[in-house]
Amino acid sequence: MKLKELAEHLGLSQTTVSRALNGYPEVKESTRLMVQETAARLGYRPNASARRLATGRAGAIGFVLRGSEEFGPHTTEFLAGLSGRLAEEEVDILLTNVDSYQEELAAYRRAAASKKVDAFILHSPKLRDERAELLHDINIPYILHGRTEIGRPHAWLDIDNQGAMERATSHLIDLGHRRIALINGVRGRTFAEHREAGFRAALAARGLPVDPALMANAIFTDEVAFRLAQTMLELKPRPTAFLAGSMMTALGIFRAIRQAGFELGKDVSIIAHDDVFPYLNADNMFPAMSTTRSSIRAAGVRIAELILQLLDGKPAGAIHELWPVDLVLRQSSGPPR
Amino acid sequence: MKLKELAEHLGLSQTTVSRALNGYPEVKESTRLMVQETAARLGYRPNASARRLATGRAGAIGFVLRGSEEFGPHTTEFLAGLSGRLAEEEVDILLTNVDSYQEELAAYRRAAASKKVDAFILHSPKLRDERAELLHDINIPYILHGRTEIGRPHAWLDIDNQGAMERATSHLIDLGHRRIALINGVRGRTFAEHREAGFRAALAARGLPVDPALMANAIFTDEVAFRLAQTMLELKPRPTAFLAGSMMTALGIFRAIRQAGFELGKDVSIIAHDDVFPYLNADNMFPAMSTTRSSIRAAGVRIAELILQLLDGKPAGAIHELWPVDLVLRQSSGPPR
DNA sequence: CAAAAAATTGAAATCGCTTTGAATAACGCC
DNA sequence: GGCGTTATTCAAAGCGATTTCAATTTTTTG
Repeated sequence: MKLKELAEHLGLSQTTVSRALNGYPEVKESTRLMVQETAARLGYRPNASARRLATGRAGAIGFVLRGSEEFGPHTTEFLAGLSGRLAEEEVDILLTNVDSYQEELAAYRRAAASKKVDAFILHSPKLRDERAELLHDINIPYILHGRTEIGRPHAWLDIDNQGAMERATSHLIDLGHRRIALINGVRGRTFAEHREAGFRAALAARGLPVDPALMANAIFTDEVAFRLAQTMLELKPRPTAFLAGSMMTALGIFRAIRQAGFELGKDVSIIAHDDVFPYLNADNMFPAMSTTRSSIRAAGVRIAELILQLLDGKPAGAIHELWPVDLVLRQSSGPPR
Repeated sequence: MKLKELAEHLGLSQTTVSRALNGYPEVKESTRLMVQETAARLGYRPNASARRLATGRAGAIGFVLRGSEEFGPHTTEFLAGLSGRLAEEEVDILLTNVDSYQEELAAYRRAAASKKVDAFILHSPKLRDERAELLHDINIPYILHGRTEIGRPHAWLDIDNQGAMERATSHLIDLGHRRIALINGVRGRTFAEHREAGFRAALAARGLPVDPALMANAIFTDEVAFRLAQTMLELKPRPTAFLAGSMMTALGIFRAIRQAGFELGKDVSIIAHDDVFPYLNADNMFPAMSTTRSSIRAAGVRIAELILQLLDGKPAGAIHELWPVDLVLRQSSGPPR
């Protein structure tokens, strides 16, 4: 069923039918209703490619994944929020997987040149993100989940990682901890750097030293965290508290603490960052986990809204939101013995 | 940069340029090279919408998520494999999120009618899957990850859930367990039903009774599993072994066992199904987890290949693969005390 | 009631590519 | 050298929508 056939069936021109379906004002109300009713009854749907070609809009936004290991729980949650909101506007998400940095830049260029997407979403940016610079140069709208410093205005949404970490660290210090370990995300990512900054700021405010042996940067898996925590627990004096970059990290630390024969929340405390995964609930861990909490899914929803605004013509420089982060104290954090 | 401009720049017709770029034989080798080199140099890429309109192929396959809670680790891993392989062929993945059953069927109809995708991938099918029937009726290619019984030939790839569960259960019985609990996936899904069948078959083969109190169906989250396991551990006599439908489920059971004061792998054994998540390694859990193992990511890769075959004209009825499942024994399973 | 204005409809151009059918160029053979 | 083949190239016709511009009808107004 194509437009032409629908028009013939209705005894109208394609022009009028197209207008009626797209809600243009210059079509009589009665015909509009008639057209819409008939189209719905016959199950007519405009051919997406034809419409895209004619309008010049792709009706899709791009999301590039760097290596499939990035396709983890964080990305998933974020995408869930994003795609839910975009679907309401009939905007598609175009997923692209790349294995190397070369490929990644090429992927942006390709998608842009072939007009497959109207805009991109960049996630986990670095402090100075080349991808953002590239998109700026080839003049394609984009929004960052996170922040970067490229000296040009751009749209972004980020959570207050620095503030969150500063509060969590201060809290541990208040409880009496003096040897606090930080198992952070990979070096170079803005969120990880911001968290480290918050960590250092809190220590500095109390005049506590920064021990490099108690700081690590790694991907967020329980396995890696397990090993790192194990090593740190063998130090003398050992850390009495851990700050974990993610819930997966926290699971690994949990395991290391137990295996070393320490009691969680008593001998060793943990505060982890919780992106609110529906299948991994901090409240239901044992012991319940103290967290800095911010729903990454909610961020996805909001970014969808912001990108729609961007495509509606709102200037990129006018789009930015910094979300505060909750500090939720539960049983995994307490005073040291 | 569009085809017309490129053609003018080259002093050739659009026809020839198009053919040269798409590798048609009726263009002189020297011109082909010249055209390809120039196109690459100028960064020309055909407009995707235009090409799709002209060829009638969408260059994308559809993947519908039922409710965002389905957007979990399993889906993620699968998609990672799928999209990696499809990207090599420049085929996109179109993700759609739906919240209700109504919406879901509508989503298939919409995507099909608007020609946004060439084929669909169905996952977690039910024993008799209406989605498959719908796609069959509207005559759109599709492949199932899993199996269903709709009385018509269709393409599928599945793992041997029944066999895996039967072996795992038999092994526990061999170790001496008599009270074995099964925390399975949601009722109605083929994979969950197959696993239950395997479980029952193993028990029946030894003449052991099936205790409904030791069987549960639920989503794969540690929280839910924790509660279910907790309840079961209060039974008298309590189960001495658990079979877990997923690693998340296993984490919840771990927690319940520890909280109840039992020792893992000694007082209570676990064998879990492991879909091989890179961030949750059975080998590195404490104690290391015994599993039935099959990489869901590898399945995604393979399904990508199968769907390409399907689009190439291979009959759906000729496409099906049943993968065997490894049984990997580690420390979480042992003889009962 | 005629003229002007507003509302409604339609024919045809357009988006950027692929592909058909025709035209031209190059080649092989006697 | 002439002619039938074969190899290359091109002009133009789609693909299925949107949109411009013009035409027609209806309504308003003097």
